[in-house]
Amino acid sequence: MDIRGSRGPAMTDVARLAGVSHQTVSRVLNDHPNVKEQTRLRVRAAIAELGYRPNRAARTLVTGRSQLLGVVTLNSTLFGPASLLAAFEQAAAESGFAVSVASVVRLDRESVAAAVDRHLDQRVAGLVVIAPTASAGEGLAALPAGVPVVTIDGDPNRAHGLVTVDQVAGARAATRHLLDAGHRTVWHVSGPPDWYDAAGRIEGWRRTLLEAGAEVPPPVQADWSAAAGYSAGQMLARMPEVTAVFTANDHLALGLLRALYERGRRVPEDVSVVGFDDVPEAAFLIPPLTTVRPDFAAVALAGLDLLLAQMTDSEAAPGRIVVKPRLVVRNSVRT
Amino acid sequence: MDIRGSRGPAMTDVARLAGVSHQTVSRVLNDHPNVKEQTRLRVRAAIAELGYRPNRAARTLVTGRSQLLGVVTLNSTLFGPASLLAAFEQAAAESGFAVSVASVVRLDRESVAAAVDRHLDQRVAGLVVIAPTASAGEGLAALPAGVPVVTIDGDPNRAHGLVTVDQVAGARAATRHLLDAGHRTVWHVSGPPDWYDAAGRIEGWRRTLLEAGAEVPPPVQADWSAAAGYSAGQMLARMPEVTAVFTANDHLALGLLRALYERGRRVPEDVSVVGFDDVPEAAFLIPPLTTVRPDFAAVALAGLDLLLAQMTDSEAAPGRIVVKPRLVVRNSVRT
DNA sequence: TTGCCTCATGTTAGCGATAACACCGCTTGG
DNA sequence: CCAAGCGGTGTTATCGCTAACATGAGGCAA
Repeated sequence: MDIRGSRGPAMTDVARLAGVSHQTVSRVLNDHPNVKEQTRLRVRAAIAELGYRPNRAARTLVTGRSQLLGVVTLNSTLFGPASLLAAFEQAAAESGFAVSVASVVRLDRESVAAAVDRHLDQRVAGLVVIAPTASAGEGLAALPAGVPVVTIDGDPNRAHGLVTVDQVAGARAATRHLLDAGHRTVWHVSGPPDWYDAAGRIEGWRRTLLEAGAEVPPPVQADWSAAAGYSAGQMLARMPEVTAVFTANDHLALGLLRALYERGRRVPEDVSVVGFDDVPEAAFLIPPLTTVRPDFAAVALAGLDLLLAQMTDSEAAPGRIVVKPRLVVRNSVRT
Repeated sequence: MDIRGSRGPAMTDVARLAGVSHQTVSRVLNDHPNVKEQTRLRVRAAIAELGYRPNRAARTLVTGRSQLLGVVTLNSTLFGPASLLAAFEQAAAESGFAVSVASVVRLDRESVAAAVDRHLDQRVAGLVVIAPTASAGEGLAALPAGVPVVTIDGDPNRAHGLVTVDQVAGARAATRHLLDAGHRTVWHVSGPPDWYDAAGRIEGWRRTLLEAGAEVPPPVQADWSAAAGYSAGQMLARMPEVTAVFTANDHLALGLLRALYERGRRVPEDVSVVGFDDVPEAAFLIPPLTTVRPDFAAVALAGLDLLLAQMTDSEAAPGRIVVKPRLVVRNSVRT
């Protein structure tokens, strides 16, 4: 069955079987117009009979471009990055691209640069970097010109090649919602300060308070974990003046909820809470969590579009897309 | 060094600059022994000066094998698969392999076969399939011989090329723990019945009850979601005879906890609950969840080892590794 | 000296595809 | 009636690398 050793059939084998030249096989494979219908059929039959599959390496070698897209992301099960990766892979597959992942344990410049390098070695056709901190963004500095790149969740001030969630708008909606519920002010448990997401959420929260003439309490700095939310909650629960808290993500909210519960502060009767992300569990916390939902699928899709645009037309100034999140109202805010 | 268009330096460019033949450059790159130290240095210098990076496509073409490992997984943010993917990517990168991901929306035979095909097109050097159902496993049936494959979380009865968590042992530990706490029997909220994980957990639970001479209540069938856990909980909360529940994962437990809370059944005073997975949030539920922790990193590492063993020595019968999970005791079981 | 083996290196021939061009037989238009 | 155009196909040259063999300079034993 094997034609040449263990290497599987090549184009010439198909050509021989179909009684044409290998070039004609190539034309059929690439949907070239000038091929007689009958020939096309014969070639297709031969391909099927041999179970032939084109060798991507050979094609990449001669064309200089692969059908591989590289993703650099944080190696974690954090909901945001994981959702983004899943959604992007899905979208890329539908467009006929394979996705190679190079993840990074820390978001420092060297790690990101190394991950990017691994992708360049593979001759990826384009690169998506999920780079939520400034240090991660710096890893892109040494990138050779001409490589299509899209940054997801990167520096919101970047002019091009960026897709991001409008963190500020999301935080505003959350804060606004709490103020509208009658709270005098809103406390904030923030994410790691070097993350753009965290910074944007702080900014949206602060600006909304300022505009409403409300007092701006100091943000409680945390990371993205439930553990940090719990610690923050232990402190906030002791302060009777705290009646509304906006946490930078849902897992922080989860930890916070537990701390409030332990101290006997009821949610939403005594304290209102709003999260961010809308993880699938948010609707089943005690109480169901009002939160802000970013559309990760939309972000991933936009990222792919931007990347493909750069790849087909390298002149095109890559755009900048900001996806607005929306508030999902449940029962963790008093009405 | 453009990825497309202007093609960057090739081996011959390095050779010219170093005043040697391209073959010598190749030797240096592949750490061939017979190269004079001085020459090696000259070549290295030339490589650095030009910023040369070898073209993987060319190498793959001539050697017939890439440095790419393919992973087939469920496209989701489910904790298990996501953790496994992250851990595997990490391990592979440390061994110098790139990882390409082909995810699948449904675990049916066709989808999995298609994902596998996409990887074969890329000439991956090996394949890891995170195939938690029988239907997914069937997608591997048509795999050409000679492709190294490892299945993670697949059919536990497979003799080789399998790495899995000992679901039965985990479930036994959970059930045992509940019985030891004095419960007459233990109810079970199960995962999707076509998942091996779910089946194993049911079996471990059932066998432990039988061995203890306890009554075996009908398992409440669910999926992996908090929503399903909530539904199950609404039913179980109404049944006063239910005092201990083992859920197939932590998200189910989360939903269950909420349902119990709403019905005024206290945990652990009235009802004890044990989950599975030990998601990072488990310690911060109300109350902190006693659960079973599988070591995903160990599973991923073992999978990689098995794969590399197959790749270097195709004769070696690929092994079979079962990783034992451990019980993490918190406060959701009455003492 | 001859012969042969050992380094260190060069030369040549592919790997399997695409690109560019050549070619052949038919229409067409002037 | 002949040049030009076009559709359909084949031929040849690459892409950048590794494998296999070739070469040539020394070293050393007989």
